Amino acid sequence: MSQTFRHPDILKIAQREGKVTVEGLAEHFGVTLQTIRRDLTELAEANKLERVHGGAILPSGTTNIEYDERRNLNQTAKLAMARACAAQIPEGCSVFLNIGTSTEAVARELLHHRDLMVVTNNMNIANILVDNTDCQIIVTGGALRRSDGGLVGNITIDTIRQFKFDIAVIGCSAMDEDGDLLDFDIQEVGVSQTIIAQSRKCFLVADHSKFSRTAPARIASMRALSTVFTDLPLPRELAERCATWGTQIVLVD
Amino acid sequence: MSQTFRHPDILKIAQREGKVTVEGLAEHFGVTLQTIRRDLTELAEANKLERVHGGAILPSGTTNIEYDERRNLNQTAKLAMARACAAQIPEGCSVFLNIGTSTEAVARELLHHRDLMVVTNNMNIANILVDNTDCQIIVTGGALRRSDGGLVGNITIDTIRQFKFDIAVIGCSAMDEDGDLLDFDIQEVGVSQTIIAQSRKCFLVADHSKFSRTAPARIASMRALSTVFTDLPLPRELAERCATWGTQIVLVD
DNA sequence: TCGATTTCGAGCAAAAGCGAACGTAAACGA
DNA sequence: TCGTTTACGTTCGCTTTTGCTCGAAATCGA
Repeated sequence: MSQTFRHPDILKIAQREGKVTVEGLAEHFGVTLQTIRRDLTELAEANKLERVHGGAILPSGTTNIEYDERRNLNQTAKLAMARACAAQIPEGCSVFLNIGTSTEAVARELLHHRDLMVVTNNMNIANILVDNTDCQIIVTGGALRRSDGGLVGNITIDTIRQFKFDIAVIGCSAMDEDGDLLDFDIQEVGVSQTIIAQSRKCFLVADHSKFSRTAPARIASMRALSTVFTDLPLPRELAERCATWGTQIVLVD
Repeated sequence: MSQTFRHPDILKIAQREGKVTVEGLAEHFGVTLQTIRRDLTELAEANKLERVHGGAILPSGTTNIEYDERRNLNQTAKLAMARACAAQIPEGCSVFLNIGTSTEAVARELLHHRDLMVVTNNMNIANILVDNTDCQIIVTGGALRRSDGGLVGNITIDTIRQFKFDIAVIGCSAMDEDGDLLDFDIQEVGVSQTIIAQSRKCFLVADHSKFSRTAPARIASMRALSTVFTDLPLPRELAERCATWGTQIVLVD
């Protein structure tokens, strides 16, 4: 990783002006456009700047691109799963909605439910359900994770322990053939486990892409779930296990 | 996904004005109408704006009219007070920011502070400071109040008790002549008291309109404050008391 | 309701900007 | 001293952006 003496200067100018142009910087430093382009490419790779045609701007921050993409992934399936899941959430009950794009889709489908008490550790969900005035929203505390608006950490777990939910809606990063729910993020696992422990029923919303993926941390067995909402049939072995455990599978589309 | 210099600027203008016109932007940037149309289309596709004939507006929904009005009230004074307050918050410290439009203004002035740890019970502040990637954000739990994005209740207080802040920034509904801080909302009073108890220094941000108003619930004496940021001199008697207590008054504008 | 006017979006060509490949020169280390 | 590394400049296709034109759609006024 090369560090030229220009990089700090470029960042300083960007902070002051809000943006920098390739041409302007080339003149300022007395080098060619190509050299500046190389600088900007490196700074963009280090997430210090965001590259645009003709120059660069400060990182937008406002939204996380990766997360936005994830939200748009497989959108129709997510919508259908969310609708099916929301249909099984009766009005007037207490619900926990966990971090994740699938659970956010469920939140959108709950916009017209009445008399809910929704607890969530997901800032996006709180923002979505603000529009449903017939629903009490409780936000768990925690450290805000910029990548997805999630609240995580001990504070989160402590808050969740103070409740008992009728229904919890969770997502996961992957499901393995033994029927274990897996996640990429250790921090999130602790939260998910606490959620399951504090709920009478637990719904999993996860599309088929989770079947063929794996992740390092184990949340729980699917035995702990009441219902799984998904968009393609589970692998046969897994489906049989779920049948034994009494875990219902709801297939949409 | 394409990006241009104009996108962040357009969003900023839209946030300030509430709307943008194709023609106005074309003139502002010195490009043709078609180019602006393309920009607006892209921003609308990314859900940053909502397209209308002749221009674009902010995405509908989440706005609370009454609260928006309150936010716009006495805007210049708020900005100046916020700037003065932020100037007294050193980088690298831990700060609590309470509910209120004035504290939100302070949050906006903290967007370029580095290495802060910000704890807040105000969803709006969390949303604002997401853009400062050099700042850890911790959200207290609590029941979400739709009117102002505040988190209140026992959960909030319990979370706050787990911290000790270098600086707390609070607002209030009124200040009476005896030097007491008052609030309309009983729930919020408990939170404010806890905040004061858990902080080494406490800053109050309150414009002159609070002098001539009254409210039913007592938060604390101004003796508990380190500094008051305001826009007009305090009534003489109150100023004298503050001098005795060692409560500094910072007058802006 | 029906035209007149404005605004919109698609298609196309010109211009601006881009990255890759290659060459040169200075700095560096043994 | 020589080979290696690193930074920078130059050239050249390729991509993206932009402005223009034109028919369609939306809005406005009567």
